This record gives sequence, C-alpha cells and structure tokens, in this order.
Amino acid sequence: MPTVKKLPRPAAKTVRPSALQAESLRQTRREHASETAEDYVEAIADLAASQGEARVVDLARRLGVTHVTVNRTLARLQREGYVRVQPYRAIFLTDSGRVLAADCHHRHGIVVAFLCSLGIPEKAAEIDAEGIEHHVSPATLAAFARQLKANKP
Amino acid sequence: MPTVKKLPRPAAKTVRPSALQAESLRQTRREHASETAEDYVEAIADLAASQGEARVVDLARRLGVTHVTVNRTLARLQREGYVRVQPYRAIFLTDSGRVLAADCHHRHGIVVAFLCSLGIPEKAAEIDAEGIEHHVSPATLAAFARQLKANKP
DNA sequence: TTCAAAGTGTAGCCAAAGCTACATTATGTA
DNA sequence: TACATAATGTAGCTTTGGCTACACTTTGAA
Ligand SMILES: [Mn+2]
Ligand SMILES: [Mn+2]
Ligand SMILES: [Mn+2]
Ligand SMILES: [Mn+2]
Repeated sequence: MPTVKKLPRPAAKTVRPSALQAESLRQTRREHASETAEDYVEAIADLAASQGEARVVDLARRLGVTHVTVNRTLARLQREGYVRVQPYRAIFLTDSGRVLAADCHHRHGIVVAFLCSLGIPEKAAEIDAEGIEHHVSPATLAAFARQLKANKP
Repeated sequence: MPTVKKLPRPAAKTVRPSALQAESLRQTRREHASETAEDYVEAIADLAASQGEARVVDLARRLGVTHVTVNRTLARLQREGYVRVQPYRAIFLTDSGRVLAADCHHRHGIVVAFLCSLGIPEKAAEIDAEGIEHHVSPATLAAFARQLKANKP
C-alpha cells in the first residue's frame, strides 16, 4: 500500500443531523414529482377561464415547452386522473384536477402577495413564486398569510 | 361533421400574461438543473468540515439516496468542474466547488433564519428551506436578509 | 368546395436521477 | 496474516421531461 496516511476522524461536530437533511431532500424530491401536475392543472384552469377552453398550443405557449412535451405530460395526467383528453379536442379537468388547480391557484396568490409585501417587484416576485410555491408547506403558507394580514389592516 | 358547436372565444381576459409565466417556468427549470450540484457541494463541504473528509457512503446517507446515485452524480460534477474524485478515495471540492458551496451555505442559512423569524418551527423551516433556497433570487434573498435585520436589532 | 395553414399526434432521440443486483477493493480484527 | 465486512464501483433497468422531424386532421378563407 502506498503511503497514504489515514487520519482518525475528528470528533464529528454534526453541523446538521444527516437524518434531517436526508428527510428534507426526500420531501423536496416528492414536491418536484408533483410540481408538473400542479403547474399544468393551474394553467388549464386559467386558460379555460380566460379563453373558454384549453388547447395544446395554448398550454405549450404558456408553459414554455413544445406541444410534444405537453402531449406526453397530458397522457400522464390523464393516467393519474387529473384531466380528460380526446384527440383533437380541448382539454378538460376532472373533479380532482379542478380541486388541485384551485388549491394551487390559492397558494400561488399568497406566495406572490407575500413576496411583494417584502418590497420585491411584481415581476421578480412572480418569477420566484413559480418555483417557491411547490415547497411551501401548509404551516409556512399559513405564516405567509398571517404576515400579510398583519401588514395590511 | 357532428354537431359540436364552436363558440367564439370570449375576449381573452389575460389573467396572467403567457409570456411571463413561460419565462418564470423556464427559470424554475434552470434552477432545478443546478439544484443537485448545489446540494452536493454543500453536503461535501459540511462533511469535510465535520468529519475531516467526505466519503460516498456519508454523502448517500446525508442526501437520502443510494451510493449508486451518488457515484453517477459525482461523475457529472467532476465533468462540470466542481469536484475531484479518484476511485476508493475521499471526495474533494475544486475551487469553484468551494465557492459554490459557500454561496449555498450562506443562502441556506438566511432562508432558514427568515422562515424561523415568521414563527415556523426549526424543523419545518429546515424542510421547506431545502427546496425553497434554490428558487430565491438575489433580490429576494436581500429582502429576506433586510427583514431579518429589521426584526432583530 | 377546395386547400393552405394551423393545430395535433407520434416516432425516436437525449440527459438526469432514481433504483437493484452483483463485482471488486480496502480495512480492521481475530 | 487471513478473511469477513464495509465501502466502492459498474451494468443495466425505469421514469420524467426536454427536444426535432415528420405525419395527419381541422379550420377558415378564397
Ligand atoms: Mn410553479
Ligand atoms: Mn436544497
Ligand atoms: Mn441546502
Ligand atoms: Mn424546486
């Protein structure tokens, strides 16, 4: 063996417990797994409200991806029971899709308003919120809402 | 053609401009693309500080994945210039890896402290922060820090 | 009524990240 | 010094979500 000295490990200061960080990262991955569904149903509900119906091209434009990606994702969302799709027809939310969309819309609004209340410009708040929203637990959402109400009487 | 009436599209209320939402989602996807690198280098720096060195098993435990996933990701991070790895040796950060780790550590601390300052329990704050941190723009991070300083004189 | 343009669908490519199963190397202890 | 065990590496599978290229269907205007 070459002369590679093996220092004894210095008494593990445990800056942050491994178990908690591992659990946090697992939770973050779970949130990312539902993120696409959330953004899609919210966009579909928005389009249905503003345009009367949601079509593949509209979704693609709004989500910043190609229509191919939209198509494949819609197939998955149908499999998971959030939407109903038929070839060459508009896209419709199921009941559970509508519920999810409403929840996400509500949460999105609170996150944006909260960031704005900190002095962040509308547009920047909108950009950050699109990512942050999926990692805001019910407790944190409640804290945001509480803070908003306290600052705006 | 079957009798499917085509209503004229009601005057597009444009709840949220498609362009802004598309750009927000693109930004979120970019952030997700760098997220793994950020969490890894931060974990490696933490382990090096607390244990003296970072080994594959330690990383796997701390990140909540198998050692296989750690190995493949480390190969990518080496390709991207954040780490140096040698078979059966400890993992080392490059200069740019150390810089990234320091930035992320700093940002992580501010996000956790900010959430705690809203009354969210430490553990919940830690969990939410692990996901939120990657979507906090410099402007928003500054707002968090400002708020913290204002509330803790 | 025709037909070009717009919309939609599909085949097949890629990379990232997760995994299990198994092979190989180091290490500490008997 | 052996050798069992822990650590590490690798082969190969899966899912998700990007993409281009091309084919098919609808739709509206000439
Ligand atoms: Mn979002
Ligand atoms: Mn993180
Ligand atoms: Mn972190
Ligand atoms: Mn995220």
